[in-house]
Amino acid sequence: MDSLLVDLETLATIQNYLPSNADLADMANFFSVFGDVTRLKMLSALSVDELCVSDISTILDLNQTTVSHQLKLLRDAGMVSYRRDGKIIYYRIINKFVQEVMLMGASYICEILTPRKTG
Amino acid sequence: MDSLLVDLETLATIQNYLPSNADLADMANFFSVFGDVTRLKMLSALSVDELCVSDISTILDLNQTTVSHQLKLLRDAGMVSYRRDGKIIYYRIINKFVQEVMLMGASYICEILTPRKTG
DNA sequence: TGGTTACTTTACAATATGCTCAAACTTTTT
DNA sequence: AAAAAGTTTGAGCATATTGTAAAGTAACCA
Repeated sequence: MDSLLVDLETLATIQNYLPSNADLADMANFFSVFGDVTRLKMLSALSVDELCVSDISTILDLNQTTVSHQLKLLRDAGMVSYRRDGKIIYYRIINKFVQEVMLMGASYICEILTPRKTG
Repeated sequence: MDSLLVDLETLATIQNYLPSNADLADMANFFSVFGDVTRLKMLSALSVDELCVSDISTILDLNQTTVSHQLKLLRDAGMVSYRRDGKIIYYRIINKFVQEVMLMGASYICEILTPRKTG
């Protein structure tokens, strides 16, 4: 099976158009954050209000260390920030894209997935 | 460690605000599509023009069965469509969100990730 | 000062999921 | 009938998620 692109220039053009592997890896990492139900839940909850770790743990019914682990991931991805108030650490969303991305996910469900499911 | 939300009503409000598990799973699935470098590359290439399987295989230097597998995934997610022309099957993007999502990923890199990396 | 609380971090195991490729199969062409 | 373009299935490998356990940090309280 050979390549069917008659025009080798087109092939070069397309390859040239592709983002760098580093950028692609960064993008993949960004979207992977939203590719997990637990993290989507956490971001949804944090969209309502800033929350402390134990609150998130309670609301999502998850082990506290699990929440801590995922919060670190969200921090590293630049999605959330935190402030300490005594013993308690409050997390909040700082990435302006989060809301936008989540809304796009919702639109996808409504406009593409649901019509496909209901026929 | 108890929950620190004094207001139990707030807890209920937040839990009530969370999308259903089904919707969260659908959203996670949607974003997972963009959470892989190979698929991002494929979508980038298909953003330029419709392509057949062997073209994608050549352009991305990937095993043809791997491309087929990922194309099935993109099909199931409603991202791409195809048309057969003899032995050759041409794929193209049909989801209007793809371009938008990719651009958002690029914006994230430029506006959040790069500033964090360069200090 | 000492103990408790809230949370982080590290290490590790268990489970699950995902990516890639090879081999077998389908469809179409010649 | 044979070859070419893709699909599908199954297996191997890697990675991710979750939780347990343990040690560590930071702040509060008595």
